[in-house]
Amino acid sequence: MEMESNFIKTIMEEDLAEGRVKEIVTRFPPEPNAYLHIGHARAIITNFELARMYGGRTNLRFDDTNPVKEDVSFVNAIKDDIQWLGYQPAQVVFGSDYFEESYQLAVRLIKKGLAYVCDLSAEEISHFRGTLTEAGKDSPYRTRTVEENLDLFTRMRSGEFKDGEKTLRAKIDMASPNINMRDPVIYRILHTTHHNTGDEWCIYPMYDFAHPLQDAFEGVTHSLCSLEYVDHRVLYDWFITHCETKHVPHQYEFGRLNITNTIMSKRYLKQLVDSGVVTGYDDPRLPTLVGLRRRGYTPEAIRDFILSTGLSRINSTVSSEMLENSLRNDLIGKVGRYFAVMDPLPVTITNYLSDEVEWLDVLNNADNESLGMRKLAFGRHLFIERSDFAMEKPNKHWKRLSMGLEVRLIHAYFIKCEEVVTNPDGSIKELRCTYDPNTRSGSGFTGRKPNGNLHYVEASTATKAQFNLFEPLLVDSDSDRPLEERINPDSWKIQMGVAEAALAHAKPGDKFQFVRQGFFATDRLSLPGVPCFNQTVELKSRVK
RNA sequence: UGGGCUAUAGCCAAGCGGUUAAGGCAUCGGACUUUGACUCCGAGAUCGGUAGUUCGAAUCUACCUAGCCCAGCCA
Repeated sequence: MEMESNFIKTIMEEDLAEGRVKEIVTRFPPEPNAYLHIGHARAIITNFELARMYGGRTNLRFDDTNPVKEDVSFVNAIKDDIQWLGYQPAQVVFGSDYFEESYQLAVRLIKKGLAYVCDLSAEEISHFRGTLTEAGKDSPYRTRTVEENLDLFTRMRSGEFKDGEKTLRAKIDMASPNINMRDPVIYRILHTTHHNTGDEWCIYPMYDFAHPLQDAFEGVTHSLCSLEYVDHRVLYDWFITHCETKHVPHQYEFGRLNITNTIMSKRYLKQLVDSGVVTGYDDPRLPTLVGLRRRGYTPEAIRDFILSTGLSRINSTVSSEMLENSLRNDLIGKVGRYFAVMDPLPVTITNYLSDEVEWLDVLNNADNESLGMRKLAFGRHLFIERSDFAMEKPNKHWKRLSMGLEVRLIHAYFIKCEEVVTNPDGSIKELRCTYDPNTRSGSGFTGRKPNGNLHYVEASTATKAQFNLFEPLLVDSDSDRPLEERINPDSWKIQMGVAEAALAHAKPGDKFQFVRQGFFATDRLSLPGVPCFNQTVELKSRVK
């Protein structure tokens, strides 16, 4: 699938056609202070796909201008995620690589009389800024001379002042209706060790100042960001203009992506992990890239989903069914179809006299023969799904087993239920069935139509297995309610069952379709001999 | 009268003055089926509202309404 038409694509094509840019250069600029989630995947995919489409390039740039919040551990995690998604940055850079250049441009601003050192405290700056409806007031330090500002800024850099004692501010317009233009702080003092530059610096540039310059240094042509930066665009352009960068990048904003019943906020994700509601950032119920990966999602499915939801200047909330649809579409032809019984009901085939099992040759995926074949056991003692049997046919749509009815065990034989053995409490203990040797799959038998097709597992060759069954972590999408009230208590259910022999040694990450149940991925905590499968997504079902 | 952004079907989203207003998801019919899966057929909107401009408007203009964002030395 290719990216469909959207406003940014249109802008790029026009820029190229009219010669405003020679090539498309984009960047993905995460702050290394959190794990990436599917919302970030949209930014990654959008930036990389757009550049690729026009033969351009995309940089990965860690936006690390705030040492108190950032950490190297996230740098590696983010690199891994991007690689997993299948993208290769043209360059991997850090905002901190440009600290010296940014500093020099701040000096240029001071020399042009467009920046000044301010002694106001954070609280005072806030008061002087005014409100949404009232203009702000000029700082008393706004009129310092260029010489004085240069001297003070140099001393800020050399560490002469304490945190918060002074800031460097752009001199723009304290009465601007756009609050971002009311003399924004562009450098603050932070005596903190930076993960990349160590103790070399004690002043750090603010995002609004650093980001446009970084874009300019890298030759970024289209700097994409989310809608909340719309109001910052004039500031972005102001810095580019007044710092006189050689290259002139432009900022374009698009809406954020939300998914129903899904937590995307950094804060809530952290809250869930810290409170132990989930097991960690790679919990399979989380929309983090590591979580989705563990759950069994594929990069192809995520890419397809992002591309199919499009891009616009609206913050959208897409139905999670759309994501699941992309997932199934990708997995369906790609993984083998195996048998697993989650809630086993013993079945004895009374007319199968041998104690030996027979091994049937079956195609792993009838729609994709390149996935090969395997052996599937059939014998006297089997398990079927408890929910696939009812004493009496409950309705005319029932396509499973009942007393006296005949069904096909897929890949094997027709069986007919002759007798039900019950426990003293009335629950069903075992089914006694007969099979018809003439109905073997592949034999060409067309004499009768079975009442349905069931999966099964042969008992003596089965492996025990754990199935992790998931439901959405949240019960609703009403973000106004407190998070604690929205947690779904049944979001992770553990089910012990059986699986066919071929699954006994599934390796972590291996993906399967369990016929009639859904797609599953072997968990990283899976044990040899007792595999553990994460439910990736259910099959779509329509019971009429 | 702070400023900015947005408004096309239940959810996304094409459309850029002349089209029966793409497509996907979801939903509902039906066919097919050794997965109640897949696949295949069929079904839905006059474009937030009003008034204009025009031979012609979802596309242009004005006004209105609704929603979202902005007062970090966060990004």
